[in-house]
Amino acid sequence: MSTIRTRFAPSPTGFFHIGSARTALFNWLFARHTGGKFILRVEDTDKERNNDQYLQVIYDSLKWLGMDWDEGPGIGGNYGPYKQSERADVYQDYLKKLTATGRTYEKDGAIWFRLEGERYTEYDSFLKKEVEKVKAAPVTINDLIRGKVERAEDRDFVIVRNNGEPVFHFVNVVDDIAMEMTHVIRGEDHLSNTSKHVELYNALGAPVPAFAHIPLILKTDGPGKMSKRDRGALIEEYQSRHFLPAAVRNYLCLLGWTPKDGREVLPIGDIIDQFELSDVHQANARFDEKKMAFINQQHLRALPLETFAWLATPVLQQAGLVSDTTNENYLQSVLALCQEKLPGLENLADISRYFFTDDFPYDEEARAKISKKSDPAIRIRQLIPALEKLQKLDDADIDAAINDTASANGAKPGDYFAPLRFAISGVGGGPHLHDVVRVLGKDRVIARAKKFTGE
RNA sequence: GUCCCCUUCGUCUAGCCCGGUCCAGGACACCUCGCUUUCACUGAGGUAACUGGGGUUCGAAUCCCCAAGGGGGCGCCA
Repeated sequence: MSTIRTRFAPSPTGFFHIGSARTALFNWLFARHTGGKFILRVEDTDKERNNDQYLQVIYDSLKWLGMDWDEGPGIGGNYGPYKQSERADVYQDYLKKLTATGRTYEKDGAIWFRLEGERYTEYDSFLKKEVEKVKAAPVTINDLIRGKVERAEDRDFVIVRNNGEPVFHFVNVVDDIAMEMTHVIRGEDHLSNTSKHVELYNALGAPVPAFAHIPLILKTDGPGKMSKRDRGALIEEYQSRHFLPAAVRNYLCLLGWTPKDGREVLPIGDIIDQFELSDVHQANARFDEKKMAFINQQHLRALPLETFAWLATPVLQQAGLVSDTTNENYLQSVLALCQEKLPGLENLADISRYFFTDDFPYDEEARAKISKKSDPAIRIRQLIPALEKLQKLDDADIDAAINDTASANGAKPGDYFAPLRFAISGVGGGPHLHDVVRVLGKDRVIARAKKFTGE
């Protein structure tokens, strides 16, 4: 059995769309699952958009998402070159082959592919003009996801523009033949065009690869597929928001495919093990940012602390909360507290600010909520003497301080928790209060408590 | 317009191939309650779907047909 060869063939546009990412991902997963090859081929025939910066976006995004290619730019391989802009001679060769079959002709300076079948002229309501049509025999596409799809082309089509540039349908097929692709895995938006491609394979006498048309990713709300303008559509957005690439990749897998073992959050190795093209869904999926964020949080929490710290530290540095002079042990204890409850790294700075500066804001909504029960300033004033007596700062120690103060003032322990948290952190929520007190340290807690009461 | 693809909770989906175990399961989101010793959290619970209509069958989410709805293609874009 010959090796499975799949490819991802993006064109450099300057951004990396989430739909492209998932197409690449499914190709990559299939190759890795089957022990085949994953090839990167750049479709940079559009000269205007062909520059290195745009190419770099593709490479960076693929690498960020952990998709390595076995052949392609920067790697090489036996089927190069891997940029269409460098393959003009290949297209010429194949054009000659095709011309030799008598299936091409020139019209208006362009080269057209001729379908076989009875010809007639008809008004086309889409093109809004009279066009020559052909009663061609339908071709059957054996799609690994959709089964047999039958479709007939009904018009000859251009394969080389009048400026000499070959068009997508032609170069795509030629490259897939020349690079001996066994599986073409791409978005469903290409399904209708596949009949053109099969016509070309047949005319060139080349074996038709297996096709797999994956469902599209639709906008969160509103009609149509995700476009680059939609929120969440671009991979660079997740990079800049400090999403974990493993989480983005994990979520993307869930759009149109479900792991057999029922888990939603799982390591990539397990996904590779379970991935089968035949299990890919047929229906389009709608993008859900909240679910993505959830998956991200799950991955974040599963990280070993050292890894989390390694990722989180630059985020805090960027926010100006941490510098080279920050105490390393202190930073580690703060991060240990934050990790377990952090929604995402993008929230880290906001959530942990009070650990790094005394100049933190007070959340007035939280203040209002706490004040409904009792005046927090009064509670804190009552609590300060007990805080000053703290010794070990362990749970029992802190509980004792609160319990004693409560009974001395005819209140419940619960009356002190929220005020204390608010006084020392300015917010209504966060890590376990005992841990916050312990990490901040007795001196800082007392100083903030006093400041809070206005002393 | 035409051709192709699709159709289970708001969303992602399980189940569908091999009809009965499904008055349809899970997850996200949402809502409620509890922990009245907090919580970005945790625990418990809840609302919520087989697009519609025909057929086949003792029996259909599951098979067939039609309709409707959604998506995509139809370019000398990719």
